[in-house]
Amino acid sequence: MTPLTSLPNKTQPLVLRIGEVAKLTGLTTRTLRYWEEQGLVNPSSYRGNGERLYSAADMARVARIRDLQHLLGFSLAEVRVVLDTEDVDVLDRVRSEFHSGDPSPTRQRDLIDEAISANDQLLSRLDDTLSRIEAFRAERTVSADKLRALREALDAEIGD
Amino acid sequence: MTPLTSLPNKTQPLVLRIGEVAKLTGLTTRTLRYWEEQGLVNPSSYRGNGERLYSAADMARVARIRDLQHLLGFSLAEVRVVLDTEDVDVLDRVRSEFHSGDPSPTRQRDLIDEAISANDQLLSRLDDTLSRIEAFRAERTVSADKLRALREALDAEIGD
DNA sequence: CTCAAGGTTGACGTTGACGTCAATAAAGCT
DNA sequence: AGCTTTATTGACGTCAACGTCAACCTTGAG
Repeated sequence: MTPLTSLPNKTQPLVLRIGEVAKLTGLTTRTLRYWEEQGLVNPSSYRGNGERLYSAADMARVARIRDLQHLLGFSLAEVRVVLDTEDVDVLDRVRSEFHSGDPSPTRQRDLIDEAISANDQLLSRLDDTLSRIEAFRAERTVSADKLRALREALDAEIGD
Repeated sequence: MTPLTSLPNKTQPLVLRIGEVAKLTGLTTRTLRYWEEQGLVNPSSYRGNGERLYSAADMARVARIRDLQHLLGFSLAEVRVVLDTEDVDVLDRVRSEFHSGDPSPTRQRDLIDEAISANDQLLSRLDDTLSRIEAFRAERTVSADKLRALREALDAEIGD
C-alpha cells in the first residue's frame, strides 16, 4: 500500500513513482518523460538507477501543465513560459541567486520585472478569454431556449 | 474594389473568393480547403470551374470554427460536433426534412432532442471551463501582488 | 533463486493540422 | 491578345505531442 520501500516510520513526505503519477493524473508515463525532456517537470529526485521520484509539488506542477494545455489551449512551449514566470519558481530563483555568489540586486530586479510583465500579459489574456467564452455561453443559452421552444411546438403539433 | 464581376447594381449579397476570406480572417487558403475537406465549412456556392464562393454566413461559420479551436482548444473533430448541434444548422435540417418527403415528426423530435442534449453538455463544459479559468486567474492576481511586493522590498533595499 | 512487475534509455511510428510545391485552368487588367 | 493574378486539385513534407517497441536493469514476492 505504501509507496517505495516502506521504512519503519519516518513520516514519509509523499514520493511517487512514475507509474503511480500516471494513474493518478490520467496521463501516460511516456507523456511524463516527454514533458521532462522538454524541461517542463523535473522530478525532485532520482534514485541510483535513474528511477524518477515525484513529490507533491511535482504533482501540482503536472496538474498545472495539464490545465494550461487543455484548459487554455497552450502549446507546451507556451506552458513553459508561463511556468517560468510562476511566482514560486521566480522566488526560488531569486533566492538561489542570492545565496550563491552574485548578490547583484539589479539582476534580481530584472528577473522580477520580467515575471511581473509576463504575469500581467497572462492576466489580460485570461480576461479576454473569459469574456469571449462568456459571450459564447450566452449565445448557447439562447440556442437552448430556441431549441426547447421548437421542441414544445412540435410536441403540441403531435398532440393534435 | 468590388468582388467578382461587378454586375451593374443588383444589391450584391456579399460573396467572397477564397483569397479574400483568407485575408479577412487571417487564415490561409490551404486551411480553408482543409476545413472543407473535413466537412466543417461548405462554401454556399461554387462556380462552374469549381471556384469557392463564401457568403456572410460562411464567414460567420469560419470565425466560429476559429474560436472553438483556439478559444476552447477543441480539435476539429470536436468542433464539427459542436457545429452540428448549432441551432441554425439544426433548424435548417429540420426544415429541409419537412420540405422534402418524410415529414415524420418523431424523426424531427429526435433530431432536436439530440441537439438539446449536446447543447446542454457543451454549456456545462463551458461553465466548468469558466470556473477553472477564473480560479487560475485568482491565483495569478495573488501572484501579481506577491511579485509587486517583492519588487518594492527590493527597491527599498537598494534605496538604502 | 526465480521471475513477473515496473522502471530505464533509445529509436522509430503515428496522428492532426496544416505548409509547400507542381501542373493546370480561368479571371481580369492593359 | 497577352500577361499577371488567383483559383483548382493532387501529392508530398513538416512539426508537435505523443504511441509503441526493443533491449536492458532492479526490486519485491513466492
